[in-house]
Amino acid sequence: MAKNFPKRNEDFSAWYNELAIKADLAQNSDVRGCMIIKPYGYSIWEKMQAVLDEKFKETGHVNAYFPLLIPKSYLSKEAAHVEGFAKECAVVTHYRLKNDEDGKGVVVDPEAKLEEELIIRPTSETIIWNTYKGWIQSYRDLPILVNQWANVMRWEMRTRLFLRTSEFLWQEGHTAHATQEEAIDEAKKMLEVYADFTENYMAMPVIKGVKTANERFAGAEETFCIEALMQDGKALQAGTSHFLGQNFAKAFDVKFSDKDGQLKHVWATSWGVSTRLMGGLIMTHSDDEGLVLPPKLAPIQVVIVPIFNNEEQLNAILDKINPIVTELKKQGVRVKIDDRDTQRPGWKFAEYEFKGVPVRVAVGSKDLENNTLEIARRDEKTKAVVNANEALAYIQNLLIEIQSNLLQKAKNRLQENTHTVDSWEDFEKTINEKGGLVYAHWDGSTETEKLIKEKIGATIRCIPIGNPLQEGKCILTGKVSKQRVLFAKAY
RNA sequence: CGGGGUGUAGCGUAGCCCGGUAUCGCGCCACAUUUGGGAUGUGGAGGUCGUAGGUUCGAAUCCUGCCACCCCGACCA
Repeated sequence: MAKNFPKRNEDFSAWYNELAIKADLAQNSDVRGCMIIKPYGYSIWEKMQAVLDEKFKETGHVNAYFPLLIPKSYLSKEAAHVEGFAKECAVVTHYRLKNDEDGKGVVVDPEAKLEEELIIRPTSETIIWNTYKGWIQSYRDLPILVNQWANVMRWEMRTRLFLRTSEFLWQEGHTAHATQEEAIDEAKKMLEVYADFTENYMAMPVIKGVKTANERFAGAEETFCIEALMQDGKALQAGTSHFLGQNFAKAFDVKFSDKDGQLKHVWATSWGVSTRLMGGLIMTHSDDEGLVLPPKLAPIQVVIVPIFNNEEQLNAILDKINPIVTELKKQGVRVKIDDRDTQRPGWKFAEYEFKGVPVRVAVGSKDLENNTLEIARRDEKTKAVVNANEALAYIQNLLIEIQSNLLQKAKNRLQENTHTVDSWEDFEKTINEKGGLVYAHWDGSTETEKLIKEKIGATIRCIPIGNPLQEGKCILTGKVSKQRVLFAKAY
């Protein structure tokens, strides 16, 4: 299987795609631009969901669910928002099918046309704000801190497994606050939650920043984001958190009586991460042998492969490892024993490597004689023969070690691929030849930003939070610049 | 929506120019030998050749319509 698997640096796209399919994460579906997430891939997503959900709860949020279909009129209430999403919406126009009279099978019944079309949500701001209107009267009703786990649909022209699919799974938090400060704090807080998650669970370091006006979410006053760097030198927007100001409150007429007796519009935020994170996970750690999963998110952390010729041998091996397995499970380690006799050991080794299982334990007759286990780590592809009595502690340490090693390697790569340039020539050369993240001066205008994008395809990923102010000249126009901003080619 | 291309077994393909009932590899099934890094041998199953029509004694092959998908551009979490 792995023999025809493309190498990472030759054609990164092909490599990525093959990997996602062969590691059993997902497959393309017959439905345009939609993917099928397979059980193994979905179990990783579930793990991500569980961790994020707990973090949301810790920060005071609760879950709710809103409808998939949004009346067209809702969408048009916030001008910038429609503008941003209008071009990629799937629309429900009819509610009934019938058998075709000419025998062409099932057709849409023209009689069943909807009075008002329904939009399949590209995001839920509008329907949620239409609902919040009924929930909010007083400052005592605030804040509202609600999250929703859902699917959304954006009719993208070009799709790619996990990174950009027509339908994707995500969470979207929608909060309402009495004051501007509180809303801004909320947006920033959730950005921190995301950054903490990507670094400490996905082992994917990110740059936290603010989007330029041009890259801002449709309807937001300020968009905060986390940007990660992939192995091919392209940036990936891994999560966003928006301060929506009073835009949606005004569009949906959501007002409350404040302590001072005044009627005021509420302040809003929204924030989300999606199955795109799965794409980030794949592109951050995987190698030519397949997926590499950080232990904290791996559905299987340790796989045990017994090597046996007959049932007697298998039983002897199982007797040996069962106490260790029981103890590992008790410690909360996710262990799997693969004692199938339908596949050979070499096949299993390759298979679990492909699926990114962090630790593999092989046990055969040699080990029974010597009271040892062969323990292999996926991240460094090294093996060690360990005394069976010490295996438990060894494996526990190894899982921790792998988690931190992956983060360290990704951090090093981020650092090595971050460049600072001062001239257009350098900029062009760096973007085109090295890739990666490039700090450069920018005059602050949207026209310049667009022109740069047109010229070499790089965009401003963000203005990093805590970015030092320093006088300089815009790399393109030579006009005055207050600070360097972060450029990259992006997914 | 513009420009280009492709539809043949679960997957990847040959055959098409020059018409005669479909090739090869992977995978799948059975048996045997194997089993510490993706085994080998033998045998076997699996096909409306995208679809509808036309030309022809005969169409995967030639012609026409339709459908689907892919690539390049505009768009994008």
